[in-house]
Amino acid sequence: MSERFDTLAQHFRENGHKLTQPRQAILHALLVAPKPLSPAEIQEQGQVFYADLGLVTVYRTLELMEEMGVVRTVHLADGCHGYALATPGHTHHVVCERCHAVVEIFGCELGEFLQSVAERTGYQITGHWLEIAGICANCQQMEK
Amino acid sequence: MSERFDTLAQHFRENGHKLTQPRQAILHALLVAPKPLSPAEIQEQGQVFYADLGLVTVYRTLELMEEMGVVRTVHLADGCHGYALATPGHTHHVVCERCHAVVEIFGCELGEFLQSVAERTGYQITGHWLEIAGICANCQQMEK
DNA sequence: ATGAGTGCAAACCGTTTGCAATCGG
DNA sequence: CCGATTGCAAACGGTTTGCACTCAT
Repeated sequence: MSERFDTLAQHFRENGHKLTQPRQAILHALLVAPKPLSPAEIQEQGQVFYADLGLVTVYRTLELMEEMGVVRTVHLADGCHGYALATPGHTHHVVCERCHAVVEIFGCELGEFLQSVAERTGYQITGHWLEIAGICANCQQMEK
Repeated sequence: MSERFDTLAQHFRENGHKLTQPRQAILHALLVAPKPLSPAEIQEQGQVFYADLGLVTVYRTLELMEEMGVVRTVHLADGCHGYALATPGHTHHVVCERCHAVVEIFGCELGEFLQSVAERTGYQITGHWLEIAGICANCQQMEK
């Protein structure tokens, strides 16, 4: 087993969780994955290591791992649900964590950064998508 | 009706779509919304303008509007489904549009930009979240 | 007049929950 | 041993589809 695996396994034990076969399978699946996986994909891949792995267990384990900071959620292009009128041109959003008020940021200072990303990764960049979380002026007042 | 509304209405007609009462209600709802709305919220708000507005119509109209580029989808913190192992530190992703391969970008050159956003908006910035779409080197080859 | 657009009901699919059986420390 | 963990089946909530009726042009 990889060194990475052992570190993750220890994480479980430190937090007082048992390292069962289903959980090991899920860890393995995520370790060898070249991309973010959906729960269903994790089950599928995980069954290579533990044939009886159930989808429910995948959900519960992911929840656990998220709490422990072992997995991160990656937002994919589909399945996210909020709609706002499009504004001409390229904009970004700042969303208030408290009241969900949204401010649009016009102008995008990311060009240079993206250029360097393209060079570093060999990817041809086709788009990007930034969202900023914060607390709006109003809600900052409230907290006092 | 606002000038903005008329522009949007015209968009419908130009694309050969009828501007029905339900659709008008949906436009109104989005126009007055201070934040991105879920389909259910759009229905709720839209019923202020057209009481019989059905949820199914909201879905179908949103799909239509998305094709026309009239609405943008905003990704909210919940409801997005992909998991990857967490990497220590702050990273961003570049996701390939074709094969969904993911490259992580270490280091984040957004500090300065976020600073200026904070000043411009009065928000206290608590986090941000950037995803970059592109075509990976492999898939660029494939296309030839 | 007539096809685009609508609402309803039902199908669908991913996620969550209740529960009895099982496993790991 | 004993509670944490599991899989199953059923419930659940959001989204999509089939269909007959209605409306905008």
